[in-house]
Amino acid sequence: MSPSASPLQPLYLKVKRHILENIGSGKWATSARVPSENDIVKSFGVSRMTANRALRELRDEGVLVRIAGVGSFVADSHARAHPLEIRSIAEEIRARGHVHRAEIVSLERVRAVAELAKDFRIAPRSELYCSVIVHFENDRPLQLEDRYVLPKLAPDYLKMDFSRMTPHDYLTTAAPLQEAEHLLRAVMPDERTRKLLTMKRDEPCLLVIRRTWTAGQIASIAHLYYPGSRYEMSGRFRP
Amino acid sequence: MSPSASPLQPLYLKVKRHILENIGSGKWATSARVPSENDIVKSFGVSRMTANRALRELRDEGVLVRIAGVGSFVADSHARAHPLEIRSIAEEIRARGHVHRAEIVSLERVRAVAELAKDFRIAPRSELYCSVIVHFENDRPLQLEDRYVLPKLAPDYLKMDFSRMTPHDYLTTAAPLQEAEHLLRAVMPDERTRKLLTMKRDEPCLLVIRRTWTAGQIASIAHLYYPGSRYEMSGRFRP
DNA sequence: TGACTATACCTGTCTATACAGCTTATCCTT
DNA sequence: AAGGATAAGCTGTATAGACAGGTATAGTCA
Repeated sequence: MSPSASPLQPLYLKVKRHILENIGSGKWATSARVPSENDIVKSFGVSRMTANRALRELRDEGVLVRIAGVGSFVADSHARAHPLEIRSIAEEIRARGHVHRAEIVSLERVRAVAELAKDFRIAPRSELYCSVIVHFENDRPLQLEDRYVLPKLAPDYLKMDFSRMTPHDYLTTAAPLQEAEHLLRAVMPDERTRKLLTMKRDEPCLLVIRRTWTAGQIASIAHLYYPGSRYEMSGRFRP
Repeated sequence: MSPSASPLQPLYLKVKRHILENIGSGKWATSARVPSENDIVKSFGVSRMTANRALRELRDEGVLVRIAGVGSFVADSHARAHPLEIRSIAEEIRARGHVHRAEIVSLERVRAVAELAKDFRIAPRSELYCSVIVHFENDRPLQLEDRYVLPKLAPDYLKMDFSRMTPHDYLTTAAPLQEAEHLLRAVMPDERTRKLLTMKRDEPCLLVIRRTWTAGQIASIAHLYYPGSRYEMSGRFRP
């Protein structure tokens, strides 16, 4: 069979996305059966190897459980709750009994530079949505959120009012969050960041780079800057 | 080609293991080129799909970096750690295939100041053991470990040779680790810390404050300073 | 010399087919 | 009715071949 009409995205990703959407929408509940490889061969017109790759990767990612001779099933998503949670900053502030407020610095479409394009696996100079938001806790700036989003996965991003709903909250409703990665660094802020967070000179930032995956591709990359003197992350756990 | 002699383990795992062994042993250093898919086809007598699967999975696992049209290379396993993992720094460095060395700055008994006494739930001015150690990765300082230990739980602490065994390793053998807490901050190092870590002026530190519990009480409090430019913590997880 | 082109090599993807091993249900025999 | 063989359906692995597109280099032309 010839490579079909739209080679814009690999076929195995199409299959993965289709399955993730059905799980995300609740159509296929936990432990429900998902189509077998041969079902996918018929319905998508792909080869079994392609169907196998989609299902195998979803199994590797913990989305599915596969039993040879039986079938593939939606995995129990509660089984492996990770202690490193990702919570909306607004929720976190409110949980401390404080007042959250957000100021939108900018919200626009931009062209992806080479590095970003590579991360998002899109062509250089493709369109990305970009938001810069300062989050306040009791009127003191606590986080500068510098975020890039894949337009395809959040088409209404630029129309949102992020002073009412954080990008994180919007994205979790718009696209099923599949995986996330945190990178933690200590850095000196540039002048813009320092001013937006009203930090003293010579005060470092805690930088959290959060990348979130949806359907096997990066949906959003956020750089979260916290004033070193006002924020710390903590985790308590048993080895 | 017929499925070869030993189907004891899948062929793609054989290939993966072979590559991992060469990286682990240091034979293939960081950013060194690894055999291309076609090289593997020739040397292992497998199909390119099998070679592709091995290399692709290693890339997905972060072991390799692959560039279409160029080749596959050993990924830069730079200094990073999981924020919720407590591993000996020595182990972490050796896992990257690098050389660990420790220099003991001081090792002595001290009297607990009020704040420390409170944490350890002991009387102020009680005795505590204190060690200050610089850990090197390939002769470059990576961590300043500033640690207080409860004498009762590690009576031999002052007699140990911590250039041979890290305090963490000793403590886990001496006292069963029950629970741990990590606090992450970005701070500017004081002059002593900056010099011991040979850091440039105006470079921040990532500070990890680790408190470990044994038998319901704090056994040890460690302040771990990392140069911001040389270290990062990362965690990848599913929500 | 500088710009363009052809080429070789690399990864990324996809197809079509095959065989193995596991599980379940069915049918047939005892 | 109990037991065993059989077939169907599933995953796991592997092969050979194909095309597309990126990248580096050598060689050619102006």
